[in-house]
Amino acid sequence: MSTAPRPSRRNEIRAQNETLILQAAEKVFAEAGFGGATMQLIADVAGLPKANLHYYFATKEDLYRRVVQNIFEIWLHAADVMDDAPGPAEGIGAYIEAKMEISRRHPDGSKVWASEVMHGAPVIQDYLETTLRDWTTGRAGLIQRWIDEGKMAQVDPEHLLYMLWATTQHYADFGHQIETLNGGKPLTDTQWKAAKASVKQIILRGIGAI
Amino acid sequence: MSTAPRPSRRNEIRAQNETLILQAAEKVFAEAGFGGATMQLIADVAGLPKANLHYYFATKEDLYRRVVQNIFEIWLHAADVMDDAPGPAEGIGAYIEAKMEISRRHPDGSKVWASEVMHGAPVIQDYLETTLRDWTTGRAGLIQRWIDEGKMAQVDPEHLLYMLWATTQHYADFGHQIETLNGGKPLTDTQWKAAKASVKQIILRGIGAI
DNA sequence: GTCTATAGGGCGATAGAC
DNA sequence: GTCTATCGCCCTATAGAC
Repeated sequence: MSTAPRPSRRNEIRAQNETLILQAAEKVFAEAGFGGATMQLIADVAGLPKANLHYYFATKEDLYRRVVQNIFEIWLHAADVMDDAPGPAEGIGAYIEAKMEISRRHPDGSKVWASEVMHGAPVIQDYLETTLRDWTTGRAGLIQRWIDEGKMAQVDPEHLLYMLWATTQHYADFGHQIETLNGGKPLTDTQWKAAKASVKQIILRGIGAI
Repeated sequence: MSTAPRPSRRNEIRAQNETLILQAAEKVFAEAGFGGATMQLIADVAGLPKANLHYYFATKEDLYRRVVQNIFEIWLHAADVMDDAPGPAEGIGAYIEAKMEISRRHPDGSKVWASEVMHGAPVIQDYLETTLRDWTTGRAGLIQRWIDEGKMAQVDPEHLLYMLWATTQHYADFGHQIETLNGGKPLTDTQWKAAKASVKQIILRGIGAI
């Protein structure tokens, strides 16, 4: 019986520290951008010595890539609610609801993604060309079927998707601006409810789904 | 008669070089973010020695602030078209048209603004609290009057403004993503026309203005 | 697996000749 | 007003003791 950690224990430590570092990194990358973020600050937020970060993630870019992938995965699965819906009112309504909730719960991830795309997607370009393109084609097809079935007005499915992304992510990416215009205070539960209702009302009405 | 430049000539040189530097800076800040941008790269893009930048703009932050102010001014004036309109169909339609055109013509400025706000507006917070807040209150009031006059559906004016900003600026800030989904090619004239039409159709219908 | 110390490189900013 | 050379700082990344 060795006193050294068995592999499973070692893996637990690794998983725990990785999660801790990833959470700190998401926050720091969101607040300072890739170039403005420093490994020292991420280490401080995570409560670890800087050298430990390089033990778990070889380079700053590796760490950054993992943060970007995380939010991407979350968004991809948010669209599952559309697939089983009987029509656009339920499907797109639920998708808006899900995306708004993610903007509320993961604003930092959304900001890191926005920053990455704005700078030309130097790190996740391959995801845009494969996973995101397939995802978009599939969901545009679903919307087109709803149009063909007369369940909503004739709109361009891709531009509708852009509008859904833009409007929902705005509450995360421009959350600071919204907070400032709200008297410097974050939106309350009631205000978030009103925001979701406004977005759903205008878009669902705009596409003739209600 | 001195051979040295007279004050007016000197001012011309200053104005020319400032414009040259500001254009280069907008491009570099948009592509790399504030932290990722370097004075050396901005100088290279402008075709000037790095030291000259510091002659015209004392610090990197001074230069950055001017770039952010530029796009802000452009956006503020884009809303003039709303004020003289007889109703929401014309007013908000024209505002969407103007904002979409700015996204097309000044995508870099839009990205720099987005980045600044995402990082908590460290440099232009005072503008958000004064100029933007007043602007927003005024336009929300105009929209509320249209609602009271029965010219459009009852929607929350502020959330409508957020949707207008989000949707139009998305075509600049996420232009790279849109281009990738468009087969790696920028939107053509025809595609931009379709984008504008889609946005106007869904929003104007969504607020009951058409 | 953890941490201190430091190497090595690039940055913003400036001095000073022209 | 322009430009070269350089200073001083802070960054990422790593070596090596524990």
